Amino acid sequence: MSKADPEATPREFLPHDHAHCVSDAMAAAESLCAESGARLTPVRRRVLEILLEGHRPMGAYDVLSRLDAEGLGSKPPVAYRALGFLVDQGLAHRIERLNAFIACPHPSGQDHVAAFLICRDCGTVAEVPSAPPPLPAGFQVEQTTIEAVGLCTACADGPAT
Amino acid sequence: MSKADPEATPREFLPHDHAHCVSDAMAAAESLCAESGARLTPVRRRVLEILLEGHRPMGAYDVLSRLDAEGLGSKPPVAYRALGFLVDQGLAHRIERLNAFIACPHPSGQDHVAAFLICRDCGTVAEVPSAPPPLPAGFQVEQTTIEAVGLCTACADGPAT
DNA sequence: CTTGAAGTGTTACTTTGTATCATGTACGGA
DNA sequence: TCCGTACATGATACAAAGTAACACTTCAAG
Ligand SMILES: [Zn+2]
Ligand SMILES: [Zn+2]
Ligand SMILES: [Zn+2]
Ligand SMILES: [Zn+2]
Repeated sequence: MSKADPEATPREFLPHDHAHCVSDAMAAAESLCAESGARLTPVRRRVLEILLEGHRPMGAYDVLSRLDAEGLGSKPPVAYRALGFLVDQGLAHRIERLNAFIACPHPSGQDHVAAFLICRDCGTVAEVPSAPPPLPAGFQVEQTTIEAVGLCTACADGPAT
Repeated sequence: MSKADPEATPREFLPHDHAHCVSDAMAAAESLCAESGARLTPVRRRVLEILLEGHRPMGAYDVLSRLDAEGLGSKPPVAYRALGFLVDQGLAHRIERLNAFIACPHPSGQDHVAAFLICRDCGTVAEVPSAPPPLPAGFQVEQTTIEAVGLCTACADGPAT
């Protein structure tokens, strides 16, 4: 497994073998849950798959309508609970700016600090590793949200040719 | 006017002369709007005052109920429009984690990068100056959101004695 | 004064998120 | 094996947050 280069353009903004990217993340999720004892139930697993397949942020109700179509649940709490579980386990993240959720491309079990790059044109979101920003001593940080809105390389270069 | 020391405990977490802090910010807002030609109308001015007086994040509907009580408007769009104006002018900020708004304590006209420290115990929020975090080159950042949740000094020290 | 742009009032919705209680299901100990 | 407990799901019924659209008013520039 190669370490991510924090300088490089994130994979999300480039063409890539997405099926592979989904199966890798699912495998990682399975083994993390097995290890921690967390129960990756059918609904939860399917929600994670839906997020991974979408490969973009999805609202809770978007996820829910997928679940509903598949007979896995039709009421909001079903989706919110599964998403809450995934976020708690570090398998997905909530994008505050979008009221949406996205699968973590490199779940690690730890509660890693990440920054999200949100392209306002194509809607793609990339997760990049990040350090907690320097903050005044004295405030005891427990969780940090970093979200940047802007234009990805593709959208900045060729604005709808 | 003294420059903020990025290391010091933010004013918001300490006792301070709040009336003064309100009048300063209002004066700054007035002159910024005069300068830029933006129209600080009665509703907008009052919303800014409400935010400043509250000195804590307020939901749009919290603000709205204040406006309503004063006969300045009772329908959601009134509040959202005024808040939108203030955010556009850099006189207030939206706290994504809280779906809430807070007045900027040091409005500068420019669209400054700030981090928000959110105490999960007492609900106080401090705005501290911050640099945009290091991100991969290639993504054209236009706006950055940085929000940290945790415990302020007071709440970390004396947990509800 | 006219006129157009910006601001406000209001209706009627949409979207997002939860509290609560009932029901089901896995799993370890008696 | 049977039981109890903990956790997960199902379902109802709301609460909270946000917006589209349209009519009307205000205000400043020409
Ligand atoms: Zn992929
Ligand atoms: Zn893009
Ligand atoms: Zn500010
Ligand atoms: Zn506190």
